[in-house]
Amino acid sequence: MVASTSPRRPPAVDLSRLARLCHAMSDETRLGVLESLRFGERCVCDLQSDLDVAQSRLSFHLKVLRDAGLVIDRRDGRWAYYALTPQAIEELHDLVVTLRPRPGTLPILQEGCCG
Amino acid sequence: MVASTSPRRPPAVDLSRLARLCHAMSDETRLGVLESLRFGERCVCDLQSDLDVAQSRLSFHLKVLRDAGLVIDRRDGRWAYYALTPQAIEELHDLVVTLRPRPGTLPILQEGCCG
DNA sequence: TTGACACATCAAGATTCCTTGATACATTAG
DNA sequence: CTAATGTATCAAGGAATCTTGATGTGTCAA
Repeated sequence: MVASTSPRRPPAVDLSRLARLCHAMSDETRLGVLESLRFGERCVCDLQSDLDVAQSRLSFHLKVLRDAGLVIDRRDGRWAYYALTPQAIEELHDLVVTLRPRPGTLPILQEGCCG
Repeated sequence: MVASTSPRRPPAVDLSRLARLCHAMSDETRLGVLESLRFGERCVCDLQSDLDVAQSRLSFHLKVLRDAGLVIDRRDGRWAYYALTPQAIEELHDLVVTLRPRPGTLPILQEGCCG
């Protein structure tokens, strides 16, 4: 048995991972992509007409989403298909849940400050 | 009774609101603040020592969080206390849930593309 | 009243991010 | 083989964001 490292509090969030995910989701174009992908895979040319954005711009944002692990791509001939990475959305969901204030603990007001 | 506007799909996400929230959460310092506030209100000076950041930097990030509606502040004498805005975290939670792929719809692969 | 303190705001520079247009690459059609 | 197509990448400029140090403002203590 290993000595526990003072588990007084619930597990800390991986802030840098969360920051990364949130950054990837902090742009409307990218969120539009994610929304388009909710119902399944789409090819880039479809996304392009869904969102009405220039090709190189879309490609740029797809890369950001890919790098954050929010989407995966698949090649088929000259087309590229993108799909949500379900785990990443779940991961984000879990992280947000972790940040959620726990019932009962929120309204604690400090009486004094700094000692 | 008003004509419904083709409700074939679940309600769309408010992308600009979500982008705003995500942007506010896309920085590690700000996430650190949110994490510190999970268990209740804290004054700025406490946050400063929690996070070990310069005062003006903390103040900048608190403003970003305030502007996004993620935290509220309260003044008492020369101290300022910050607390999470529970609704905002819930809002974020809801938006993320909305983006979550629905069971069964995800693995749809396109057979062809662009017609 | 004066000085110390807590915090916010500002200005300037550094950095990161986004957009656009050009170009490169692979694949398919002719 | 050649031309057209779908997509990625690159370079350059502009915009947004972050950091730092200085200054401003309100509040409390002496």
